Amino acid sequence: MTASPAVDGSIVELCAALGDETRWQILAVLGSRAASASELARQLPVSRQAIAKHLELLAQVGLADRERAGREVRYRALGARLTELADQLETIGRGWETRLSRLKDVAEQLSRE
Amino acid sequence: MTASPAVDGSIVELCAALGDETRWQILAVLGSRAASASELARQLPVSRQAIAKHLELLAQVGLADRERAGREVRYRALGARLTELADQLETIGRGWETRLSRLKDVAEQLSRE
DNA sequence: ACGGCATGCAAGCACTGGGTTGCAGGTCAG
DNA sequence: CTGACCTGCAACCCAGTGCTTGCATGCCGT
Repeated sequence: MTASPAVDGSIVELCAALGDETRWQILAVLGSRAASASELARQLPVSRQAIAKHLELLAQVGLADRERAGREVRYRALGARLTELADQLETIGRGWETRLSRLKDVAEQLSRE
Repeated sequence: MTASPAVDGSIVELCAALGDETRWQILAVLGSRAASASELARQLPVSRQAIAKHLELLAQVGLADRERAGREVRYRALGARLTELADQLETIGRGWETRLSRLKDVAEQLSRE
């Protein structure tokens, strides 16, 4: 059991990484096929360097992984990391709901007596 | 082909909202009990106004809801919105995995023949 | 009515982060 | 070797935003 890290710092970082439009565009591409920074730069409306920074960040938080192929570096989106995050968020969300419903129960009890 | 909303703009906003440490601290409190901005300001190391802005944002993206109680406004964390997001992320994550594994299958097929 | 506490509205400030351009260094094909 | 292409590093710009302080306003209890 997760002791109760409640809000592991990595969740924040991960969410922050996913809180950018451009990065989602990149991930949308990397989700269907691996691609290099230059390759992505051709399809997206931002410079290669900007994309390189995004890829660096995505790799750091585990949403993508790099792989050298000679002179180029290809990236792929990692679904595992995303589903992992999804699990954590769902757990937390359910936690909020149960606690609140419990409060509601208490309120009902009080008003019933 | 974009039939799948894939990346609904709200996902980005939601993730961006969750990409801030302070907002998680706020949500951590609101997940267990409703509280007002002033109340939160006493427990957290930031000013009331800063918290008020965060609450405003959280309410906008649906992660919290406001409720007037006379002179004060109390907020609660909404788990529903979070689990909803979790579902979407999991779906997307699985999508990436299946596509990539399919590519791997193709690669195996090719190398086998 | 009045003092205290809560919210709301600004104005302002410093920092972060997404973006760009420019240049140097590798690597592959001809 | 040479040219074309890709990557990596660095400096820089600029808008967004997280926080603050200050003041005006509004509700509650005594």
